[in-house]
Amino acid sequence: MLSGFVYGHKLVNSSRRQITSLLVPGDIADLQCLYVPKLDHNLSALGPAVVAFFPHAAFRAILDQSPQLSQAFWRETFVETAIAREWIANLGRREALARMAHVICELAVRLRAVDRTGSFSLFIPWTQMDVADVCGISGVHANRVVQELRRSRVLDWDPRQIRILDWDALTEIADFSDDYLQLRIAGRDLVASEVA
Amino acid sequence: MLSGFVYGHKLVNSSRRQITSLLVPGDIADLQCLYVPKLDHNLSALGPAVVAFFPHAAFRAILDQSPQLSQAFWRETFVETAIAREWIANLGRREALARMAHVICELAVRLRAVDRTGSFSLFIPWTQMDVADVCGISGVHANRVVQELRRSRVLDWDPRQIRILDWDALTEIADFSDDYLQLRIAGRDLVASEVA
DNA sequence: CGTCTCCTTGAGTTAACTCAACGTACGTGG
DNA sequence: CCACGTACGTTGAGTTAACTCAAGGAGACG
Repeated sequence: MLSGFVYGHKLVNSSRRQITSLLVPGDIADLQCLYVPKLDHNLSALGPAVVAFFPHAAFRAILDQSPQLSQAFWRETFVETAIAREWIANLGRREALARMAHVICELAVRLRAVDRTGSFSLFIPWTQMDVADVCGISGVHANRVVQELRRSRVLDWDPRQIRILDWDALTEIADFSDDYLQLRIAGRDLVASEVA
Repeated sequence: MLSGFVYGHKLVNSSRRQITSLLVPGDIADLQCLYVPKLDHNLSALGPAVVAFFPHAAFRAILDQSPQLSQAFWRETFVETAIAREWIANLGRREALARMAHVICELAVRLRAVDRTGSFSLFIPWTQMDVADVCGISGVHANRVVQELRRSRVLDWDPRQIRILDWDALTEIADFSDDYLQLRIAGRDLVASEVA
């Protein structure tokens, strides 16, 4: 992923959509297709996105010859799994408001880790229906939750731009901790300076 | 994992538990700890379990020298992630009855793939509270769902033993397909014969 | 015999859902 | 330029799935 946003999703009962992952610039989409034959989810872009493709054969050849590279990509898979686990906890044990707040927190931190801007604004070309399918709630309810977040002055939510007004309150609502994102590498902390 | 059951779980709001993964014999627990410093979830056993431990240094050395082995274990991680994705869809877009049925289906298929017995009985030393924390529902509601499954003659659920009486009905309720488990390797189908 | 854990049941409450309608912005073709 | 369709956001009203609280029953065990 070079720019833009991609999401993974599944259809349940051949009608209800659940978004299972969000990819931000810097992420690697669908590594598993190198070694696992069957696709188990669909990938789509949220608005315009720039994506680089790698030929599988060449990629496999490189990985076979470099344990270091394999390890690096394997690590990428571990982070993906850790995020999935957090989403499971999010969907299973938080109510809608906390759930949505948690998604925003995660995206903010992941984007800050890439941008290094320290900004509290997110430009994501998603609709409230997309957000609903991330959070496992209905579109109507997603709208009400967005309004609740606006009303409590935690954030602004113009159609496509989210401006976080009160990071502490947001993480409080979301019960958010960025531990699972594994952003601290080799003793250095990739995000603390921006978040602080 | 040699025998028994282990589950991964997270605490949300430092009180509510969500189980994020179930490990059956043959699975490999916590591969990520080889390369990722921070633990993001807890592992506990459901009743007695026999687990083999590997020294990290030796393991890493082996993986560095064998791309084939690395690949095999990496593949294990992919399956783990695919299962996590399915759980996300399960928690986000199915109601409690379907959710629990889906968990049963998954466990049945995974255990059949290991046992090769083709049996429709599962002996799992979990309480209804554990099941509730897998499904993201309350203990009381889990009990009512279990009773509903019993009443509709889809399965028997003695405290620790589940006997599936009507596999087709169960998969129908659960909207279950085993595709995501990636059990078909190199053209051979590991489970179809048992399921059929 | 008491205690503990687990299962079960009832009653009242709440979060989230569905259905339906309406406003607004945007693009497109007449 | 205007009429129209479409996609998205918003709101209200009624419904339902799931929750919490509370209590009681069954079995295991020291």
